[in-house]
Amino acid sequence: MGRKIPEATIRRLTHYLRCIEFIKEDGDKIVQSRDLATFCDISDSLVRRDLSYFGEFGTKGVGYPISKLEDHIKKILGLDKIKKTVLAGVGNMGRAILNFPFIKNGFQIVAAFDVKKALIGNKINNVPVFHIEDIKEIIKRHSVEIGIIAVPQKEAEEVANKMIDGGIRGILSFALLKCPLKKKVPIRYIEIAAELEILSYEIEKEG
Amino acid sequence: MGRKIPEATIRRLTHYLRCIEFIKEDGDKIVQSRDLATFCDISDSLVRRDLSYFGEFGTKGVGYPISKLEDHIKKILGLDKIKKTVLAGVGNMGRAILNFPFIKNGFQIVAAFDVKKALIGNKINNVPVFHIEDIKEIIKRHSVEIGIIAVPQKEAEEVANKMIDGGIRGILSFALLKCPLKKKVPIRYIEIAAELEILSYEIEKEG
DNA sequence: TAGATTGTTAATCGATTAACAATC
DNA sequence: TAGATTGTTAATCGATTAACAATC
Repeated sequence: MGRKIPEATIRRLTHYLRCIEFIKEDGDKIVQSRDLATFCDISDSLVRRDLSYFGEFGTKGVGYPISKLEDHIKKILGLDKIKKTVLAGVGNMGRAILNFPFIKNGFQIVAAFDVKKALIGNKINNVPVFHIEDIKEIIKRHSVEIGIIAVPQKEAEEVANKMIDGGIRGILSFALLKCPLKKKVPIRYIEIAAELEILSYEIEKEG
Repeated sequence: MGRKIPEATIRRLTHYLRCIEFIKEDGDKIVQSRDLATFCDISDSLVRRDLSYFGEFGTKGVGYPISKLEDHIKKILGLDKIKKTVLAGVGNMGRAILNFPFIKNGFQIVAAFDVKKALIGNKINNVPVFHIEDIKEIIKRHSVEIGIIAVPQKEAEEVANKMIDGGIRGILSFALLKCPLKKKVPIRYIEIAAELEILSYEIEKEG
């Protein structure tokens, strides 16, 4: 129960959740470290190590009660309360985001933003689209915690700073934010090109 | 110059490429490990360590010649030759993929696939759309190396196996492929929900 | 040459694994 | 109880860092 928790552990917690979602469909009540390990293609002792950072959730000789484990992992990840989210950029990627059922994961997209007049005032998958100029005020008014950036590269940094002005607490971005931002908040990236490049390396390596 | 190269090193090579793309605009001819380190927010010795796995590209007392370094990194990643790519799934995510300029990264999308009659026969961003039933044959005919899966979860595994039947060498998937596939090929995932969940954890941690 | 940065080694740090006592 | 799996510790493994010799 040390204090510093590896990021790899946090990522695996999300994979354990995915596993739990699948096996809940089978109606099972218990899951064992070996089940989670097989699903994630890792060792069972790593599963137990990961979970033990946060407490004792299992029963010796039996396993982990599924719904209790699920609740605990969600609590650890802060998913026990719905997180209000906004989306900047209503292009194809933005539309894809709006049509994913992220609410199942605990993320409610309360508003989307763009600069295109034709989009503003519409609703997409029940999410209203506003002009990007309003983003700061709407983040403030609704206490939005997470901002997703799906605008073109050259607008991304300005949008990030507008989100930060509004008091956003974390950013998920499809575009690289290379300048120093007004305030330090957690930022994560979706790097599709990088993943393709790593895949290319792995293919070449295989010969 | 050991043999086992950390995946983290490979990922950072892609970040070095991004850095090089930016600084090439400034017309510089030399980049130093410190420049790359600052861009990537890591230590300069890690940059040199990463590069030294693959040879000696720099000049002591001076730095790395930018275009030589770029060529070497691209070669390492297998990006010196254009990689033919197909896309399965022409929904919003698929369209977003088709409209990204991945050709700049060395990936040429030669065909897209879907099951919707209305889409088949069209071109999107100059990429022809075929019925998913044709994917195996087209992968074979064009020696396509990479497949991108952007279809709904429940169709993803079938599509993956069709790609493998065609002889695909690597897969980038937006959907989780949990079953054992017909043949082992490198698979990478874009996990948007997981990234949001990790972000949630980081936000909660900050208090 | 003097000043600089690379390439590399050894030391450090951190994450995973193996093993097993605890216990249901 | 006997059989099983968890939780945890110590050992191992691997990646990062600091430092500096090499050298442009």
